Amino acid sequence: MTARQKHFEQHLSYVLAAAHRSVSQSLTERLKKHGIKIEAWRVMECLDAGDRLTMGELAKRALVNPPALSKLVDRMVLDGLVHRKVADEDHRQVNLLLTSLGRMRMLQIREEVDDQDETLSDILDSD
Amino acid sequence: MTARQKHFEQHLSYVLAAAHRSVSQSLTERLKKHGIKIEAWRVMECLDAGDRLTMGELAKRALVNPPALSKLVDRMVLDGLVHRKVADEDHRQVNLLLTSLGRMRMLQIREEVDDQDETLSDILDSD
DNA sequence: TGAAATTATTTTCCAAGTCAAATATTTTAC
DNA sequence: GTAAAATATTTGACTTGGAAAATAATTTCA
Repeated sequence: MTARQKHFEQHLSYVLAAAHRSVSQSLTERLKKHGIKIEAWRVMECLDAGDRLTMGELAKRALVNPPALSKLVDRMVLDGLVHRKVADEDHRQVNLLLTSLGRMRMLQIREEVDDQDETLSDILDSD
Repeated sequence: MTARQKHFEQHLSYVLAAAHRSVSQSLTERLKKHGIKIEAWRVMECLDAGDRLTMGELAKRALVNPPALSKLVDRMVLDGLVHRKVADEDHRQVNLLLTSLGRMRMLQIREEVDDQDETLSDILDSD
């Protein structure tokens, strides 16, 4: 059977890239007033949700590669949002912890993200 | 009415980022044997599909910001995949054109992407 | 036990992206 | 017609990301 020729804009990778780009851009714009990047927000949410996360676990959940995470965490430590602690059981591992400033900032940012999500859901529902 | 509390992994921006990351990673892996990045493939497909695209139009369709596109095109010119031509009507604009090498390479790469798309569609259909 | 293999994280070096400014051209409005 | 505003693209300075190597700790197993 002959498949109907696809326009390349219909490829899954294109559709996902376009959707991701659009949502990321508007969220990035909103997060600017909080002085934070999307990835840093994801890191903070992961730390709030998960228990005693190591850098490795965090990298998977926050969707950031290990070297990029390591550098992102350096910046977040400078900003006082998180701090590193060598894991008790395995000294190769590092547990990352939210500071109280970090937790406070996360809660503020969460409202912003929830708000954007509602806005987008409304738009999508009426498609 | 009280909304049920969302886990942050259910946020649209997270779901999209995860999906995009996963699809991009596997496609990037496939494109390695062709020595090309996803964005460069998108540029070539846009050029093949669209008529006399300017850098500005191309930036929108290929999902790349203008400065990044300008630099990406520099590299693609070095690789002999495309060439720039000042637009006839408006000399501020630049039309980008596929070379015959570029077109040939695009066709090969398209097969790879079509193949990945079918694989992924099959997986998604049986979800 | 202790040398070799494995694992977790970070670092280094380089490639690629961003924001804002620079350049070049065209359009607008007197 | 021409000065000012607007538009398209590129450049430059700086930041961030990736692959592979380096470091540090743990596990394996003879």
